[in-house]
Amino acid sequence: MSRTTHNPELTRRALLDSAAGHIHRLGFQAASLDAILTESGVSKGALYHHFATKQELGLAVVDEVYGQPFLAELAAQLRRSADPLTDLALVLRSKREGATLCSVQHGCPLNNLAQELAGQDEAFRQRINAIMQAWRNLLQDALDRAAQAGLLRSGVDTAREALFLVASLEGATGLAKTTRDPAVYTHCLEVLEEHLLGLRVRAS
Amino acid sequence: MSRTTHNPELTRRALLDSAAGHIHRLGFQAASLDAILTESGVSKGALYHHFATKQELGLAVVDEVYGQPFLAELAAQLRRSADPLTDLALVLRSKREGATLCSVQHGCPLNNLAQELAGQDEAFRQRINAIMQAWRNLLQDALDRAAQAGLLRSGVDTAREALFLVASLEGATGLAKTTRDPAVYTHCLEVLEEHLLGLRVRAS
DNA sequence: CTCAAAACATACCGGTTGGTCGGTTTATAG
DNA sequence: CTATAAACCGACCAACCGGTATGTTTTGAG
Repeated sequence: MSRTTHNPELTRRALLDSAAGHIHRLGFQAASLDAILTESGVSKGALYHHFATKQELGLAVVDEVYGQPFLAELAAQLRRSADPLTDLALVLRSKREGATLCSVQHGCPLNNLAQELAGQDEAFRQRINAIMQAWRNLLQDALDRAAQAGLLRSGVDTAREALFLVASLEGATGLAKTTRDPAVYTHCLEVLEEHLLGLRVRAS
Repeated sequence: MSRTTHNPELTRRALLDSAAGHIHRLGFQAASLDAILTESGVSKGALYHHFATKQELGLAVVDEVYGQPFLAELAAQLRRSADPLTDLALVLRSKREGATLCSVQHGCPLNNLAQELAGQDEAFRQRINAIMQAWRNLLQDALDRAAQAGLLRSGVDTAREALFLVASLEGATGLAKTTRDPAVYTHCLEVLEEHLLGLRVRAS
């Protein structure tokens, strides 16, 4: 499998994609560079031409493979509409229905890395934290728009609710991974959806 | 630091305690046996006299250091009382107030291991899952007692709520670890407490 | 006291890891 | 064409890992 494309962008992509898969399945520390190189058909020399260390490769995976695509998709789903609260509920529903066996088995890649490395590697922690911060901000923006449209009960703290949403979502994926049971994920998201819709002004 | 106590229970304890600390800080795979042995002052021969493999040591840590004490304490906090819902809220409050800097930085040891190993090591997954199952059962029992006492709104699914509680708690510790911010943990638990008390029958 | 088994000590091993280094190939500017 | 730097190659390395083999000390039953 000689690939020697001399196309640096392609080589970089192959490395990122292969590394993303290994890291998702095994975690960062257990992911072997040799295994990544074998799978992607890239040589060790090429790897260290593109990335100075394993850590740099991992950080690039976090940003470019895990973070940005995820945030872009979420932002698209929450494009300003007349009813942001329903948009949020739909996001939960799509997550629920899109739960693959693989995603249940291996969990959320960002959450995995956060749990593995947040206590040990400050660079990783900061990158992951920045992505989760952006995530929270997207959710809070939607909640704020709902509040401004008069859709929320009074006294709802949108920042805390956004925080709680992220935490509970990560917790749900984690618990589903532990139980290996997609229904666990589904049930958690259902309760979360009910909680979310409970923020709506009471019809009376 | 020659310890050679020839007291097998003491040696075993020293190993479990030291291993628990290293695993909590670094994760199971990154925890080095040599480091554990140096810290505890136990020799490699003694280690492999008590445990056949590193995995067996880890499983014993999960059961005896992480799992059983935690479940015993929770069971004590939820001893059958007249108002189980308030008991649950008090558990959340004590967790909130007992959040140490270390626990925020390194997270819940069970959750850490679950995220690290659930996808790779079936033995670990089953042990951790059993503990979390017991955890859920304790919570659901309390909710069921509350329901039987007529304290809950109709239509509350106690099993799902118990599941949601565990997931959200783990998610909150995970997010606090990522942000390195105890306030994040506090805020999540506050919202969770409100959610819990929202299950109570409406006064009217 | 005897002696077998439990408890422990330590030198050692093969395998894997992230990372290095000298050399080669290819693209491209001049 | 030539020259230069980017892109890539792959053998090699020291460090570390979990685990083993062999031998020694202690305990406690008979």
